[in-house]
Amino acid sequence: MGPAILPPPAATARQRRKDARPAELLDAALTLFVEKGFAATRAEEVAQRAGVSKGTLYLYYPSKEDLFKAVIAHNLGSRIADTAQQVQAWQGQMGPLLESLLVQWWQQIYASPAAGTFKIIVSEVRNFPEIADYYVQQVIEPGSALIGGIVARGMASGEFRKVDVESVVHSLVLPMVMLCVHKHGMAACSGHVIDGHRFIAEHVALVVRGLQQPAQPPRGSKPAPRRLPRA
Amino acid sequence: MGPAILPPPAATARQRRKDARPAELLDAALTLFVEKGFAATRAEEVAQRAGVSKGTLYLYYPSKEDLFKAVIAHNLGSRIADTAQQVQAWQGQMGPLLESLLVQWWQQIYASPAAGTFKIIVSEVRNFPEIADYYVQQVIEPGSALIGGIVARGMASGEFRKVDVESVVHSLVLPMVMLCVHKHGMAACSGHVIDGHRFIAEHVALVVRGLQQPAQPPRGSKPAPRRLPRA
Amino acid sequence: MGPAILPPPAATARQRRKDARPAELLDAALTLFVEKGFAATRAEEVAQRAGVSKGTLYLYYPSKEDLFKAVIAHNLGSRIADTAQQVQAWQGQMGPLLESLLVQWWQQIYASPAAGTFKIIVSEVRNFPEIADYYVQQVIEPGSALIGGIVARGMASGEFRKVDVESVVHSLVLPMVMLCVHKHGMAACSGHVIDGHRFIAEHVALVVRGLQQPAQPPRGSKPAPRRLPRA
Amino acid sequence: MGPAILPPPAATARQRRKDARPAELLDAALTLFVEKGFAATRAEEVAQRAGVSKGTLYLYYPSKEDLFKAVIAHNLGSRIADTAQQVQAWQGQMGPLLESLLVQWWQQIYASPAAGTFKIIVSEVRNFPEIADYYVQQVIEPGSALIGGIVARGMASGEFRKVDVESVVHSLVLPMVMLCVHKHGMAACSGHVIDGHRFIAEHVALVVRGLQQPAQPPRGSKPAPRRLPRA
DNA sequence: AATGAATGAGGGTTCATTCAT
DNA sequence: AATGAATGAACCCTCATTCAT
Repeated sequence: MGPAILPPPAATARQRRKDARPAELLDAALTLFVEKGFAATRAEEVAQRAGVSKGTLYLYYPSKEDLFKAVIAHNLGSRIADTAQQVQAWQGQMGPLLESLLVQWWQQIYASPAAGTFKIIVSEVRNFPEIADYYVQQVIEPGSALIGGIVARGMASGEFRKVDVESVVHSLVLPMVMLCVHKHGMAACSGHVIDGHRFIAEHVALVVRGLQQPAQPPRGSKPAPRRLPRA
Repeated sequence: MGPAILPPPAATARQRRKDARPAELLDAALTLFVEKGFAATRAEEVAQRAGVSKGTLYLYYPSKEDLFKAVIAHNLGSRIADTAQQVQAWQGQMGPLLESLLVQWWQQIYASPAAGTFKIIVSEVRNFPEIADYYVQQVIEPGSALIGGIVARGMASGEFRKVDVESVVHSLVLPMVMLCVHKHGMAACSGHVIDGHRFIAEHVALVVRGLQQPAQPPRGSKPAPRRLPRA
Repeated sequence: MGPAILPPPAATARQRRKDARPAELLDAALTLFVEKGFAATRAEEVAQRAGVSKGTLYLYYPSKEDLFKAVIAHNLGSRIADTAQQVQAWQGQMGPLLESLLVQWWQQIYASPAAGTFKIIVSEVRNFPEIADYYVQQVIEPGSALIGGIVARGMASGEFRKVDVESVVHSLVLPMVMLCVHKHGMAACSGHVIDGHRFIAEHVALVVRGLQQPAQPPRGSKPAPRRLPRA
Repeated sequence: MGPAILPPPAATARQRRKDARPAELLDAALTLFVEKGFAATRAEEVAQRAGVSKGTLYLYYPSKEDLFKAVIAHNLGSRIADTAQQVQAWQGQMGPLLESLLVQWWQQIYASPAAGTFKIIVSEVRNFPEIADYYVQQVIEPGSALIGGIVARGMASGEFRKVDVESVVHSLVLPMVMLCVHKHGMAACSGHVIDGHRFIAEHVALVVRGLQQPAQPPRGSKPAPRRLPRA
């Protein structure tokens, strides 16, 4: 047998480093893509921020474009499936479910790197149409199904008025996405900051209230017919 | 009599061309900036799309960056002041005012080039912090004041519940801004399209309903007739 | 016969202008070429400085390069022939002739546009070799012949020591040219100005003195041995 | 024994190349700037002449203008201080010192790349006023002090006539500077070449002779009357 | 594996020149 | 004749990518 002690528990520090590389690069890239956009971010900057050299970046990702796609993929893994199950199990009313679910959910996303991901998707989809499909499939569809499902259940049970489900989903979700985009855009470079946590809670409550049946319209009172104004 | 001695209509074909140029360039630039982003748009592309040569672009705007700022300025001239006067004059209830006003206003914006402007602002603010201030000043502040004012009047008169005005403004507006962004982002390159006009109408109605006092459960109360302001 | 009074003494102001154009353009061009060099001077600047439009410049000179050559030609017409005749007629000693001639001559040149011409020739010959021949022919050759002739006469008469005529000519002339170059170069943008008038007078006197026979070396006095230091 | 374990001589071919680059680039740039001037020289030409690609040039100098300044700085490092010491130590007469010193010194300069530097300084100062100060400080002032010092010593000791020291310095130096300029201007593109080495020697000798006291003019010799010709 | 020197295509900008008015 | 809008070749500089070490 060769010397027992050699090789030393070699390459540990380095090894650990090496394993972490892809994630470090992705983080660095995310930050920069969010801040400056894809085209305005230089590959070398990403490498620098990740503490490696330009060449190393290309060891892990064959091109800047591949790096970009990897960033998207890495930050879009939705845990919607888990949530969906919890929802299934829920027995109470849909209003409170909606409120608690969206508020919690959003608080997680808003604080996480995913928030930035929304911004780059919004900014860059048209240059990378592949990510559109991916995003629709991974985020929009399951998300819409989940929330839309709750709304539909509420309508079915009489808790909610009859409304267009898709519109309601958008009413609920679009401001949340917009807030993420705002956080990494306007809010990051001007005094115009929005208190996202407070707003979302109020927003969801407001919409849910708008959804709910009027408080037991006492006998015979039927709600005023809503005719839409023509613009 | 022969032609008068007066100088010709002063509008030679050339002159007419020259006067139209800035707007043509701005339009071309807007389209491309919205589509590809600032950094990924080549100055020559803009020129080409406007039907002129690269050099001509620089006759009108001293740099690509200046062109960009001009695009923003050109598309952000808010006509909020006009609207504000109409609002002052309104005598009826705030709910209908809000609906009619926002629906008309936003459907216009949504269909106009201004919708694209939201996308580039969102995508590029961090690279052009000056536009943040400009946007806050030109759009956010007057817009918030206008809408917030209506909400506050509704609360004061008892028509609306007591809520945080700023939050309501955001509830109303953020989804619509996001809709514009979506239109020029995701929707432009995937099947995921939202019917904006419908959504806007439904969204505003939903939020307004959420704002309103629970329908006076007392006897015989009939809701105020909803008369519509003409924009 | 047509109307006698018409056309009026037309186009006088304009005509005068038009006749003066070429010279005005050449002056403007000279100034700018001297200041910034040929390549760094824009055709439009020249036009502007001459008070006409870019297009007009091209009416008079078919290209920037032609303009340049015209500038040189315009400012290099030497009046050496005249001077040469005067010199022929001179009867006295050559030393004083040299002094008075060069000082007067140089004072004229130094103050005139010709001084600037030296600078551009120096700076641009290698890009316009044609002007080299022209300059040699128009300036160097007649100038050298004139001055060299005087030196040679002085040597022949015993007034001057036997020396290399060409070297002496250069000793006399190079500082004068250099002073012109300096005036329009270094001196124009730093405090380092040379009082040309004073210098030239002293310089010529010094050189002439160096040329003169030692004042009758009295018998037996032998000059100090000249040993050279090693550097 | 096999090769030592020590890291290789640290001078890989690559490294050696890299170290040499700045000087190679500077040399190429000097040649071209002297030949064509700053504005007419393309950055790529410089790179090509140095055997590298356009991009590489920018790895070493951040802009063409910086390259230009580096060329000046690199070629203007005066070794005047060294010379000054030698001069201090000299015990003999100033005439011979001046001759030997200037001849050797200037013949060196004349033959070296520094000669070209004079040409570009002359041609480009007005576009780069900073170099004026640098040149005055690095070259003119120490040079004048050195030569002027010698002249002054000669005057103090009675070896030289009383004259204006600054003028003499100019008489000595200006023709030599002009010679350098000529070498890289006119002489480089026409038959009009000056034998620089010969001229320098003769020029200095001539001026020194002009400086020296007349060899004891024996009594009764009266100077020729100086009558002035009118030009 | 990691580095960073080198490359060169690409894009912003300038400006000599043309030409319709 | 005079103008100045328009053109597009040319040039400076950047940066994604390669590759010798």
